[in-house]
Amino acid sequence: MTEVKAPRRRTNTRARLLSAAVDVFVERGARRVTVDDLVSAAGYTRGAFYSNFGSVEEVLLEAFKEESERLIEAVRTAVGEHSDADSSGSLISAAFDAIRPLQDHWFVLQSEVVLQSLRDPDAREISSATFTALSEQLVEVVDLALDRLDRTSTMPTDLLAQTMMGVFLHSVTMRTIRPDDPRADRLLEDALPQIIDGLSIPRTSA
Amino acid sequence: MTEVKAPRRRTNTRARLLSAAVDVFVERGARRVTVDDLVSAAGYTRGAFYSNFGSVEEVLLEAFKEESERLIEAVRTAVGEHSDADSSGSLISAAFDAIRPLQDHWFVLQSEVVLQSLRDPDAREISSATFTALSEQLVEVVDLALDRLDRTSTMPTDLLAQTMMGVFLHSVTMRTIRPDDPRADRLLEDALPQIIDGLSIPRTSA
DNA sequence: CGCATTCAATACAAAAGTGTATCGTTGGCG
DNA sequence: CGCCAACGATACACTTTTGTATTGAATGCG
Repeated sequence: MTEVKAPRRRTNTRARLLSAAVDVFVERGARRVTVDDLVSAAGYTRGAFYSNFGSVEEVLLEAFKEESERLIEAVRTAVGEHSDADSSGSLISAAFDAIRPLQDHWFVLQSEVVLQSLRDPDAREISSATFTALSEQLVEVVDLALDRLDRTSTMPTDLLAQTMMGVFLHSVTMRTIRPDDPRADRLLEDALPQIIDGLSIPRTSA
Repeated sequence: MTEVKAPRRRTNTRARLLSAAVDVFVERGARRVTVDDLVSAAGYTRGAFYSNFGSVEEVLLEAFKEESERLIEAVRTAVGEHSDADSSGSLISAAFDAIRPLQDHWFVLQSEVVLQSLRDPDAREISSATFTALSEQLVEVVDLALDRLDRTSTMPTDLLAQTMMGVFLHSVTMRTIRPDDPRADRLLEDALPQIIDGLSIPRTSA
């Protein structure tokens, strides 16, 4: 996309900084992350940071963009490759199994980015693009999933997609607060399939 | 509750600090809020702060607790007093109208608290109590709402309540990122009534 | 093969924030 | 009415973090 400039660069410092940044943001709850935290996690010193980025915020927004792309890609392939696509539950389980390794990281970055965007118009502009791309691709995936289930949504697909996203986010939130509360999992495993069944109808019976 | 100690105190410094703190957290996106920010917003100096609180975190958790109580109370009275309780849409609209003035503040505090709890076990313990109380009261309100609608949930009420909470949260998130995107509102006004209708059945027809 | 340029390390000056120590003031209570 | 304990203001020492300036090293290119 915007990677027109990536000239020689000893190895790929920028990429390694970004990759390490994700972990740092998660570990520290994405608050009070300093430049030193980022560079020492990646094995560099502050000089490397300032020759690649302008601020910690910039790294956060970039890291969120990358993680979002990774997340949606995981969902897409999980839905696309799932063979036993008879029940909503089975397909949803497969999808959420696929993103489980990514979801906590993504959730933290997402939360921080939203908060950041709340008071910084520049951040909002940048993150808005990421969120828009994510929404659009999510709609595509939901469409694909409905295809495979032979069902049709009774509301616009984008609303169904957003509904699922909301339930998913709240489930991760609950697990963050109370890791032992089983409701977080039941929300995904029990409630979500019911929601989809309730908001869509079989195609073949039409 | 835990307000056993509130001896003489010139006026009620603690309360005024807390009240001002909510606005400060929201304005600054609840990041990088300093002690000076808090006291100057409330018209005090740092001395007043440290004789009432131990840290900014403590204020955040306390403020979130208060705002949560305010929020659930607003929903409860809105659902309880709503007279024209025939359709899901009408009742839901009334409920969300009631919390509209509170939702943005509450959302910011909630997000920050979740993030805080992610890496600070003490914070998690405290916020966990607030979230538990909120969940329980929300279930009561949803039960009340179903009563008034003469419907019965097809899944455990607590799951329905969490589902609604997730959709609500995601709607606020979307409005934060893209204030002009109409989907945030459609999620509440269109999708949510459909979800409820899809996940509950009329009582009288049983 | 050497040159020019870019990248990353290091050192540093400045800013911002924290927590504490001290002191004057206030208001409840005998 | 006066005492004293709690309250809040002020000042300060200390820590953390930032951004920049400078320097040494490595790499693509002629």
